[in-house]
Amino acid sequence: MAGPAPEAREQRRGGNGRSGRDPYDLSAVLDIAVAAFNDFGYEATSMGALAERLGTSKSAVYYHVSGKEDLLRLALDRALGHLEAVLTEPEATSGPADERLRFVLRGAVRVLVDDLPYVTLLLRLRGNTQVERDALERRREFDHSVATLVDEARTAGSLRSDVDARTTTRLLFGMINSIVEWYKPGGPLTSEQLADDVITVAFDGLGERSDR
Amino acid sequence: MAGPAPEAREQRRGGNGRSGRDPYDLSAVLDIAVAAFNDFGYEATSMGALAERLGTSKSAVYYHVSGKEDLLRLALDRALGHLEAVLTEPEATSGPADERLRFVLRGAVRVLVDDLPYVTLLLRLRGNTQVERDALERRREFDHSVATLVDEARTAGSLRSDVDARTTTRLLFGMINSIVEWYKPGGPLTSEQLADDVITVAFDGLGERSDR
DNA sequence: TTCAACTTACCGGGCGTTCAGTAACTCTAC
DNA sequence: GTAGAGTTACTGAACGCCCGGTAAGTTGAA
Repeated sequence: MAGPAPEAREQRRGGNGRSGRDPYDLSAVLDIAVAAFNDFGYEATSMGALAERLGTSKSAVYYHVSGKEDLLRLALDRALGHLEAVLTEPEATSGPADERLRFVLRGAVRVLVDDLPYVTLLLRLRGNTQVERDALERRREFDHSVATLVDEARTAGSLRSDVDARTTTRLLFGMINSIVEWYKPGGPLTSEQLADDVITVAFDGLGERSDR
Repeated sequence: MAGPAPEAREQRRGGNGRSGRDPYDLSAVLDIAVAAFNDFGYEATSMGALAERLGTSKSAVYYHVSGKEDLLRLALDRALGHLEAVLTEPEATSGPADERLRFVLRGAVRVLVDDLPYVTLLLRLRGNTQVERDALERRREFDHSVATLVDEARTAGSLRSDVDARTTTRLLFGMINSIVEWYKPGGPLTSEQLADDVITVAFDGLGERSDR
């Protein structure tokens, strides 16, 4: 058998002001768990494999979290919390509908990039357990808020109305959410540039235009 | 224990000209397996649960297929085969680049809708096994062919060039692939109308335009 | 000495898979 | 027309493995 692969030992806290040996921090465990869930899928990631990635034993993981589903819940809560926060910012609640929509889309791209693994996990849920179903419900509520913005922008004449509003919203989310499948932080494309591109393509399309 | 739920018994073959009993058709087994894989996720779908959906026993399933992974392989092969077929049609190989691109995008939407569960399964792969990795490789090749078309259309001046070509292609695929997450066949939106909407939004964008 | 942070050893259960046996049916010989 | 051989399509009971989770003992810093 190969020796242990303590990839994450470097992520342990230094002095944490408490007693005991150099301990794991919960957020370090969570980061690595979420990465593993994304690599293999939540169901396909065993607690044993997860412990191996952490360079510890299964039981050590159980010292920090109450179970596998608890890890999932913590991760999803973070992703959803940050997404929902975008909707409560002032730029999302006042001003012309199309400007609010642009702000929220930019905000969604920002959260998606900043919390990439967490949002990735959220977007891949199937709804097998109650934890997953609760998260899916919160996600639906977020989507609904954005759909309302799209509707308002259409009514205000800022968006084309020859394509159904539901279809519009869904294609828009499809485009944005797909980012988790390919965006690599640290590459040549910054998150600001990415947000610009998303807004440009979404509003003006891919076609070459005679005007502007 | 509750009685059997023979949902799929109706899908058995009638007289098959051969000896033996009234059998299951392999494609009926596959249809139900793919539906279950999409509902729960491939890993989370046990052969027992699958057999229950079929109204049979686990071991009966093993009479038809060599294993769980075999079901996955058959399903992915179907989805990929139909997608790849789009690229070999005459309209995809000759004519102006932007028209070929539009044809392929329409074709992709058509396959996606016609083989919805099969393509859904394909798009959710994680690459845990060799079967999955092989399918992902074939999918990457398909994506690459479309990316080449996008490049040609840009060079020909039919597509905007202020957004990076890779980003363009990825956002385009993100939009199209998201269809599997929400499209319900038999609803008010036909697949023809959906393809029209996708082409419209992709090329002209969501914004209201002064021209046309 | 105390207590956080583990480790080793283990449990019940469900998983994918196998296999011997058998029911249901057709085909052929007479 | 029917015996019986042959084929197909299963059934039911396991198998070994690995899963998520736990109990109890150990380590090392304060």
